[in-house]
Amino acid sequence: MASPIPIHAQLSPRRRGPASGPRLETRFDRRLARILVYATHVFYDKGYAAASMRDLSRASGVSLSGLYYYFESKEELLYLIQKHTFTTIVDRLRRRLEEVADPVERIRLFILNHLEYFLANQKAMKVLSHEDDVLKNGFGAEIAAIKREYYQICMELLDHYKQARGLEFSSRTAVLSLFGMMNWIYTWYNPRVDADAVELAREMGDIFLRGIGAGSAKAPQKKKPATSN
Amino acid sequence: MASPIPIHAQLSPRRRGPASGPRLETRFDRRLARILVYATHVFYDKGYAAASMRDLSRASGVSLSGLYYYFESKEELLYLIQKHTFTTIVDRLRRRLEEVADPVERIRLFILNHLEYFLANQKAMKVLSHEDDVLKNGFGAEIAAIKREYYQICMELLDHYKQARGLEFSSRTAVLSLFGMMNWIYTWYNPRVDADAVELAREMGDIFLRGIGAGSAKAPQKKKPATSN
DNA sequence: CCATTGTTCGAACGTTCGTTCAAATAATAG
DNA sequence: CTATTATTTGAACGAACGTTCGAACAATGG
Repeated sequence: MASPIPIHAQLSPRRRGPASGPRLETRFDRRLARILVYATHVFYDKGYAAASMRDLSRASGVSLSGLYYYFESKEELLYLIQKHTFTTIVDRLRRRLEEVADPVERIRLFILNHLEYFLANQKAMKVLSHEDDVLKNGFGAEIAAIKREYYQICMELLDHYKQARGLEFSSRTAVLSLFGMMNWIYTWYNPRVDADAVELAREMGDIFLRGIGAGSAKAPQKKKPATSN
Repeated sequence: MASPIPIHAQLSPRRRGPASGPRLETRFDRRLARILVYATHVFYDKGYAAASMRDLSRASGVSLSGLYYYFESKEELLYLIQKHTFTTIVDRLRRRLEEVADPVERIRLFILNHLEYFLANQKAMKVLSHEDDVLKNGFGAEIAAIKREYYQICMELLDHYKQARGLEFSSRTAVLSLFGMMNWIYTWYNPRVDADAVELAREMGDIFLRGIGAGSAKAPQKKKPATSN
């Protein structure tokens, strides 16, 4: 229980991760990935804290001690899930944003990308959203950094939009409201009742873009001269 | 019909709750209420599953076994917190809604009531929002019923507004988006940085009402329509 | 004073937790 | 084949968990 925080060094028998090796994806990696899928299901169902390694052992068919051949602790397990999920969604977003220039369309793309991935990987996204601040120290810092990056992208999209339209509103409240709308989905979404990602992205995009689209509200309120944010 | 749901009968030494008695608020009730406050803090910090009765014992200064004089299980503890929090917010809302008739103002009042209570009781509201589906059977059913009631009120407010303005949009998506905006707050709100409840309610009210205010957005938009304001 | 009732507590119960480890098995190379 | 490495496991560890229980303490009324 006392490590100098190299995350997961070569403490395990042999090479870990897709480093230098004969194959790009080793048997080890494939097996680990499979376990991570089961772990995602278990954490989704019971929550990280209430889920036990024995639950995962039962679900995955791997013996309790056998699991520890693939990772060093339950906490690293959560970290691996969150890291993979979050980096995937950010990478996808970056790639798709390269092909769109219009500020409005870029925001709509952000929403669409988020919801598409959210609904296609609902369990992983709940584990990411719900177990937000359970990781500590190194693990927690790394996930927090990705989160900040993702938030920053959205903030920039919004600021460009504001600038292009000469609007004034609190970007922080707007961005966080948007995240709230989108991330809350895991508490209510039912594929039998609710629309798919494209339709949902359109609806939420409408609400959000229209919501921030015009000037300040009808009633005379505080005057905010120039400084935004 | 499952069970008559007596929740917690008179299994405890003597009378429980503010039933018939010499005083309206017994010493027992006051002491229990104090423990519930500590429990709220503990659940807020560590999450329900990860928080232990020993944590609560330490925080409250009551011995581990002494706690069980006031409730029968950890689960009932969470139930008591959630029940009190939820019924209070609904009761307050009902009372305030009686004094407002205008459909728009009623929606704004709903948002304000929610945010005021949310920020004034942030820890309890996180425990309510975050530990959403951990209560089982009788306890879970009772909280779920209040939740449905609260949701229903919001839905009716929105439907009246739709009818009054002749609008068309998915009430379900709209209501759940609004809840998402509001409930997500517990993940980011910082009283040193963010505005107070009144201001926040105005901002979110603007986004939401404007967002649903115009006609349905079926037409693909390239340019912003020339609506003034 | 005693008797009664309401309240608190230390100590322990049985269970489950995350994790370890030496030994056993499967796969691979020489 | 044998030797080496990669993978899997049963059994067990100490710690922590929620909960129980009988004794002790405090308050009150006779």
